[in-house]
Amino acid sequence: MALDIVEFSKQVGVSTATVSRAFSGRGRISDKTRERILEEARRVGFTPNVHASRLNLKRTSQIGLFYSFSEEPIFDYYNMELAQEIAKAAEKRGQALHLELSRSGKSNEDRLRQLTHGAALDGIIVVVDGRASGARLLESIRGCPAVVVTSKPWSPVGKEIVVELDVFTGMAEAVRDLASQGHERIGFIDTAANGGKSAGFSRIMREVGLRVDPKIIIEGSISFADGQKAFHQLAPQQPSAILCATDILAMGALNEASGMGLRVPQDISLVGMDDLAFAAYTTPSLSTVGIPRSQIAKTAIDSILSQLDDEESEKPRASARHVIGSYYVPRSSIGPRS
Amino acid sequence: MALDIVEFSKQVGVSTATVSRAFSGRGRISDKTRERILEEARRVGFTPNVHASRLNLKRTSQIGLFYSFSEEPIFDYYNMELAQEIAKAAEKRGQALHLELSRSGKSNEDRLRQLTHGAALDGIIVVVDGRASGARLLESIRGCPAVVVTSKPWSPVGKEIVVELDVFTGMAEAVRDLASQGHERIGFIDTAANGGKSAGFSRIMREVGLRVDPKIIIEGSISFADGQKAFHQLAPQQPSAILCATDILAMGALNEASGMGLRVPQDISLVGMDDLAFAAYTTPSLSTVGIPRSQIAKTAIDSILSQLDDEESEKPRASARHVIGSYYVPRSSIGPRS
DNA sequence: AGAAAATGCGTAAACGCTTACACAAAAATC
DNA sequence: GATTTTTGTGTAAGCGTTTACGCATTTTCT
Repeated sequence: MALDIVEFSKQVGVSTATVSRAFSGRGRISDKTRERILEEARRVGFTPNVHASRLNLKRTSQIGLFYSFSEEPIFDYYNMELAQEIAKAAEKRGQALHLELSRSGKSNEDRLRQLTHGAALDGIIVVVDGRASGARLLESIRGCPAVVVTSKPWSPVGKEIVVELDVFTGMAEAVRDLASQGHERIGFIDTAANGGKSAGFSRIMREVGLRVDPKIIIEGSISFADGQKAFHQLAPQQPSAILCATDILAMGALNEASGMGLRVPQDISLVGMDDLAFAAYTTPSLSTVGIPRSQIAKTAIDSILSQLDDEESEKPRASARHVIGSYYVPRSSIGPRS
Repeated sequence: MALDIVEFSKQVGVSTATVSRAFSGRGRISDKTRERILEEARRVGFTPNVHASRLNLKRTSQIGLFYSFSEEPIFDYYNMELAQEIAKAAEKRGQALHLELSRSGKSNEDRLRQLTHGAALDGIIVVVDGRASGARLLESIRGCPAVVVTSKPWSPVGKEIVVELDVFTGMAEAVRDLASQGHERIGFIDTAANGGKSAGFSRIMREVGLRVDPKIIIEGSISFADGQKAFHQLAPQQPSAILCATDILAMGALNEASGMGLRVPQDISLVGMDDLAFAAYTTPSLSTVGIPRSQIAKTAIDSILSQLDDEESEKPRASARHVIGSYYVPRSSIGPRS
């Protein structure tokens, strides 16, 4: 605190410029001087003030992560696992993660504006669950490199990069696997989040050549308890397999199956989605649709950094769209039709 | 970018001081002027640069969160849930979370020094799993307000505040509950993390008046698979109940029980620890030891903020220790001894 | 050996805000 | 109504770095 660069440089007997060069690695400086300075800094405990530095450089090495949801803030396991991957990817590229949990109301946008316009962030990753909330948020960003992570189709609002997850590639694999094991009557427990996935499910069923029975499609659930309830409703309709739009719903279903005295997978097959770490830990372990989280994370971070580079070399910015597929993870919650 | 405070203040027809006052809320300014300035700022899109501001204020409104582990970096569900609570608590107090995943080697300490000495952080929360790694890390912090979060006894290295979780209060409740349901022969699957909990387990057993049989205590496991393996080893010794040092281990045990044809809780009772969100979602749902995560988080954040206040009012800093107890969460994985 | 190029370092002007201090105008006091 | 107090605003000196530019000194080239 007491020790600033001018004090310190005097102690070492060089100019502030030289000290700055020693720390930044930029500019011309002899190896000998650099080492002497760094050594001395360690000895007396001098560390350059990051704010002064950032004020000059206009770089912060911080990337923001925003979760923007139309409904109440959801920071669930799914998002936590994603956040973790993003943090890892950021770190690998020398960036720190600035995690911002979405707050209620429109203060969200104000906050985002403050951070991006105020130059606190080098870039921003926004995870959205739907058009409405996301688009509004994006507008408050303007010049700052941004990427939108979504699992719904998203066409750019501005110059943002979009990283889009296609949950249906993995779902299709799952349905095909079920079909190959003799299942024809496949039910679906949909999620309320993100606009639901049942339209995609129906499309896939048709593509695979299976009949879609709306009676065994349940719309809009969220929680473990919803999964239980939905399964309870569905079971009397005698599907031989049920797909669930999230792993949590599948766990609820699994639980209710056991409560109703049905064995999984002997009596009924169950598939989740998201491949949360816990999906492998249920009994029986849950077949699910895996999400290449680390790839999503890496793509997002890399996109920001390359936008930053382009900015530096004055290249024009353009929006781009990366679509990343999901994949099927077979485990023991499915089996041949009984 | 193009618009700085002096440009902007000219446009509005006031001085930079007045603009600064309008944004910061500090200093004397008439309501009318403030509103006019804020309104105009919104119109033309002016946001104060945070770095310039922080350079002056020496406050960043950012709190760092470090995980320091002696072994390989573990950022598991347990830590994720804790991190989430800390992020929430920080946000509630107007602080942003700077999440730093621990990296390999000693670059960790360098990084920490850089952030704290470089004034990038208002305070730092270090989650440690043992004395050795933590103490070394703490030494690199010096003046910056720090709190250590731990589940092992920790005596201060410097002026840090320690928030200590006592996992044994909840464990004792669990053992007492088991005892009251007729269980006497209680096994224990210990964790390898954090130095283990079996000593505490034995103490509790003795306090409750139950015999400790070392043959049904298994030391040092980590993963789901370890839980399975440990249960497999333990079952032939016929304990009527098993405590597991983490929920993950308990899930492994639950799974293996089912694999061996044992019913939980009819044939054997099972208790986990940590109360991860998922513990409620197993079949049967897992009795466990709950951790007041939000209280830990709040205590940690509040400690930092109060250290900051004390610093401002020149009060002397002193170390302090908050011990927070855990509690028993009974669910359906336990029942009377058969 | 002399000219040209490269290297190492210092000086000083930014970077964009905050705030102590000064001062005029308005409000409160007697 | 004169004096004191309070309020609102401006001036300008920081905050602690970075880096363009300039000048020696050293190295390279012919």
